[in-house]
Parts: sequence; C-alpha cells; structure tokens
Amino acid sequence: MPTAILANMESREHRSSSAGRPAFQAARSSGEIADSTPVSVREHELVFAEGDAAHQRYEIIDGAVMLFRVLPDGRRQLVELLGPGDMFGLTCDAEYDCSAETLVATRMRVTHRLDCSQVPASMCRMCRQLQKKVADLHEHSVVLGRKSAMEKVVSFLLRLAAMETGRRANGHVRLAMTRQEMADYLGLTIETVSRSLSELRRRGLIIFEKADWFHIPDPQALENLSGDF
Amino acid sequence: MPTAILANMESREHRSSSAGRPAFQAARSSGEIADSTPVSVREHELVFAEGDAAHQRYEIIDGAVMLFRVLPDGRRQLVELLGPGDMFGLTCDAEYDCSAETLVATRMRVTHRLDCSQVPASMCRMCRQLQKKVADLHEHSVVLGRKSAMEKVVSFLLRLAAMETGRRANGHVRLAMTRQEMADYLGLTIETVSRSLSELRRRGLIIFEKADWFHIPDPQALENLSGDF
DNA sequence: CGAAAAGTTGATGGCTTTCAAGTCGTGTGG
DNA sequence: CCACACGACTTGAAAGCCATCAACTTTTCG
Repeated sequence: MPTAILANMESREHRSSSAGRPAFQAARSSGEIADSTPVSVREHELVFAEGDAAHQRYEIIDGAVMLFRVLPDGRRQLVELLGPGDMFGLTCDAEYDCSAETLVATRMRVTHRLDCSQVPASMCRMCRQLQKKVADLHEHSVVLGRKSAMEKVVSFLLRLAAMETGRRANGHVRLAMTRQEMADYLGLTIETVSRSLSELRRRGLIIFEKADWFHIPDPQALENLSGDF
Repeated sequence: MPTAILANMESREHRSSSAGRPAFQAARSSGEIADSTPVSVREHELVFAEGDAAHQRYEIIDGAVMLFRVLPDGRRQLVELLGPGDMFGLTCDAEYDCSAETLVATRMRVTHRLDCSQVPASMCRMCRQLQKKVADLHEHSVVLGRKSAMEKVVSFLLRLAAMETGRRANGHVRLAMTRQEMADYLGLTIETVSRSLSELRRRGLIIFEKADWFHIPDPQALENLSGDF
C-alpha cells in the first residue's frame, strides 16, 4: 500500500517534494511516452513506491537515484545508491520491493519488463536467483540498519522458520547455527543474541526441545516483535 | 589473499573445521569430478574463500551454506544464508567477493561459469547489473553490520568519491544528499552523521568548499579510518 | 528581509558491547 | 561407566558508543 508508505514518510519528516504521483508517471500510463524514451525527473521526486506494480524497468542516463524501504513505524533504510549506467526496478515479483526517489534531477530510460520466455533457461534461472538475492539483501539491510537487537533476532527466527519449510518436523525448526554465526549475521555479539533468545524463551515465545530445535507456539506474537508490523 | 582471511577467522575464533582447502576441491582441480556432478561437503567446511578465482558456480541440492566477508581486523559479517535450490558464486568478477562455508552437511551441483556470449545482449547486461548490485549489497551489509559510526561515514564518503568519477571537477565531490538521507543509508541518526563530518572537517581529512561540495586532500589518511585496511 | 528547513552542537540516557564468571553439553580416556 | 576437558552457551556488572532531547546557527527560498 504505497499511500501508507508515503504517509509514514511524511510523518517522519523525510524531505520529499513528491506528495503524489510524479507528472511523468501520469503521462506514461496515458500512453504519451513510448518505450525507451528518455525521461527527465526533477530532484527529490518519487519514481515508484514499494508495492507498486512492477511494470517498468529503469536505466539512469545521468543523475542519481536512491532505493529505500520504510518500516511501518517510519524507520527508513536506503538500500541502494545509483548513478549513471545503473538500472533499477529489476524485480522478478509483480511488485517493487522498495521505493525509488531521485536524489538530483535525473534522466533515465524506461522500458517494459523483459519476459524470460525467449532466453536460455539456465540464464533465466540465474537471473531469478540474482533478483531473489537482491530482494533478500534489501530486506537484510533494513534488519542491519534499522532494527533493535531483539527485532533482529526475532526477524532471523521468523526467516528461518519460513525458509525451513519441508525440513522441519511438525512445526519444529532446526537452528543449525552457532551463536557466533547468528551474531555475525545480525551485526550483534554472541552475548546479545544469547540474551535475546533467553528472553524470548522466558516469555514463552519460542520453545526449545533440544539445543538446536525450537518451535514457535504463537507466530503472530513473535511477528509483533519483529518491527515489520 | 584467502590465506590471510582464514588466518583472521582463526584469530577471532570463528568455528571452522576447514583449516585448509576442503578435500573435494583438490579432487575437482585434478579433474576427477565432472561438471554438474553432485558434490557432498561436510558441516562447517569452506567451499571457497573471498579472493579465490571464481571458476565455479554452485547450486545447493540440500543443506545450507553461509556467505560471509571478513574485515582486516577480523570482524565478520554473514551476507547470505542459503538453502536448497539457492545458487551462489554468481559473480561477474574474476574473484569471489566473499567466502562460502557450509552450515550443515550439504550436497551441491558444481558447474563452470557460463559465459555471456550466446545470450541476448539485453539479458546479459541485466545479469551484470544484478551481479554488481549483489556485490554492492554485500559490501553495504558489512558497513551496516560491523562498522562504527565514523567508519560508516568515511566508507560512504570514499564510495561517493569513487562513484562520482567524471562528475567531479578537479577532485571535488558533490554531496548531493541531506544528512537524513546519509543517516538512513548508514543506519545512523542525522546528529551522529553531522558530528562525524564535523570531526573529519576539524581534523582536515575533508574540506568543504560549499555546503555540498568537498574534497579529500589525503585519500589514504581517510581510508585508514574506513575499517577496510 | 524573514520564515522555514537543514544542519550543528551540547547534555543526558539507554541499548549494546565488553569483560568476567559462571553453567551446560558433548566427546574422550581412564 | 564415569571423570574430565573443552567448547558452546549463559548470565551478571560495568563501560562506551550512539540515540535522544533540546537549543542554537546556518542556509535556502519566497
């Protein structure tokens, strides 16, 4: 819901001259601008918002663009800084996973999404892999840059639970990492990870069977601590 | 220099059973293992190290792998967690930008790098863009997860100086971002960014002409504060 | 010129790190 | 089979870095 994101941005006072959709977008959707026509966008104008339908891809001719994500409470994390020659909007999903805004006046080429059908299958798979990686790394940047220790640990546990689908027995998740590895993943120390896990266990939000198997009795209760809702 | 990296890992006591090259790599380079043959790797074994020649690509059949980078002083940041179906080693550079180690016993398919020659040019460009993005995001994860406020700001300024090549006049760099945007990029507050810049200015490491133009009289002096050397 | 936004600087507090002892768990050898 | 040793993990106390709160200065722009 892009509008909500913008509302949050405003509420946290990020500078943004883009109260609504930029002018060039309206022109585009009415068919006035052909594919690959260079488009000019003024400084600090929104190009697209997180959650928008990902119909276009962009290539910067000159200027600069930032990609960013915003947490529900308004915390913002820039995930990419882009300059001439850089492309953005290359998602494989139906929607953009982050917002794009110009840092300075920028000219860019806009093209429709390529579809993968007439490309060697192996190449296509690699592209999808790369696109997934980029989305995951965006998400991880938000975790590293803008979340508290507890939010980091909770986000990690939820990610693990989501990713282990298939390898878990009846909702139990294998925690196949040492505290040091978790800490190095989350940008924390082992002690902080340990303390966070202990508190979650004390509060009954995670339950350990063995040292490296746990399960989540109430996923929503945990999600409330992730910073994502 | 992978050996140096391993030495650092050991010195910071990361658990790793891989003191040297894993057995399967020796087998591969002697030609015993054919392309696409599934390979089994034991738990906590190094698959490749940052700086190794990027000859192979990997796809996880089952198991789990972590990708990580290590700063010269031993601080480590895991940049990707991978499971079944995930690929890694997809760099467009000659060398891997991070190390890969198994978290658990893992089977994976190993293939030689695809070259881009017989693929549609537009697709190839997109792949390179995506690979560059992934490398940039790895780098940024290290900054967000493992660097101090001053190191973050310095890394940002150096990145800016490197990326603005061409758009600067005689070594002067445009700082086309607000303090809020820098803070949101680096996972800091505007006050901390402002204080860091003030200290750098006080120490003569950056010199401001106008509000948003600066230059770096002694790049190496600044690099010494980036955490990267 | 004046108001609003952006940026700077100082004081204080809190979250996370650091330092230091522990406990727990596992594998080995007596 | 049990004792021991080692590594992983936990927990507590103290310190430090960065965030928060607040006041002020500088810049921008109508």
